[in-house]
Amino acid sequence: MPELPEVETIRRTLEGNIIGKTITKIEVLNLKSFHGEPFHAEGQKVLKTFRKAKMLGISLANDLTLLFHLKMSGQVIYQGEKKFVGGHPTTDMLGQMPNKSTRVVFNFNDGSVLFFNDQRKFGWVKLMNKESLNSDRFLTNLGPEPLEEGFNWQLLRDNLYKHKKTPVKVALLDQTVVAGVGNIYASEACFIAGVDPKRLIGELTDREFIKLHKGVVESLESGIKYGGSSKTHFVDAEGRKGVFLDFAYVYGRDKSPCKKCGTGVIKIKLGGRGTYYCSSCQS
DNA sequence: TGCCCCCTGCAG
DNA sequence: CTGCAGGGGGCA
Repeated sequence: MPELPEVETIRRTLEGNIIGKTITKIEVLNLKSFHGEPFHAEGQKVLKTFRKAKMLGISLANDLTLLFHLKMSGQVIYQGEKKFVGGHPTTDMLGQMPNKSTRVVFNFNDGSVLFFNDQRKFGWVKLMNKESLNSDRFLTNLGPEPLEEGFNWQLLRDNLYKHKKTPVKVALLDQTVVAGVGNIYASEACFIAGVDPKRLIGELTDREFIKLHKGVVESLESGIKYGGSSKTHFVDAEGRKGVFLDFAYVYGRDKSPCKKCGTGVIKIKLGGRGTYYCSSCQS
């Protein structure tokens, strides 16, 4: 489900709710959803939260980190004890928790609870120490954070060049090229750049890489601004849906008119994934 | 680089 | 019923 903007939205709505609280008990409802020994995190205070690519991290006082990857259908939902009395938005919108999709439950010392839900069971929570954070191959090979200093068009171009014969939209999904871009924002970035998603990296000009860089940054920033994309599962840590898809140029808009020129948006398959674009605005 | 796979559920 | 879904690992 979540790409960079969705995970960042979760992080922002979660942090203030759990910082300084102590994890009293972790209940693992689905074994494959939690890697590590829960008791190493129990009794530990939450120091901070962070996001890396599409992952959410919760740093604990004993130097361990709870690292979440939500994959396609993961949710991280906080339910505060006080708000629960008299109706909590989470409960109102999502029904009683835990539910059928709840895989891990984190209980805090003040009676509040954090649920890790994941319908498809692709996601995971890993209890990592410093060493494992610095040796995990996926983590150490991630590309640059697109919303941080240092991400410029030349870097994007140079990283994309390892996929010269790959369609640009497919190449953008490689997390070692740029971290955090997923299927929704890859289509959006190509639209903003005016580049046909089928174009091969090797044929793009510098002028197009400049526009592509702009597309990546703008689409992700817009995603955060609108609280993420709630096509099916996504909600923030307090149970609210995001409205980015109402503002998306092409994703999910096949057969609807292009917001810029009115031409019908087209849906094709690239690298096995649904891909949306405007054949008039993108070439 | 291009499948197939990990799962569950929903739309067509 | 088949196909499809915000991801990514493993295999040739």
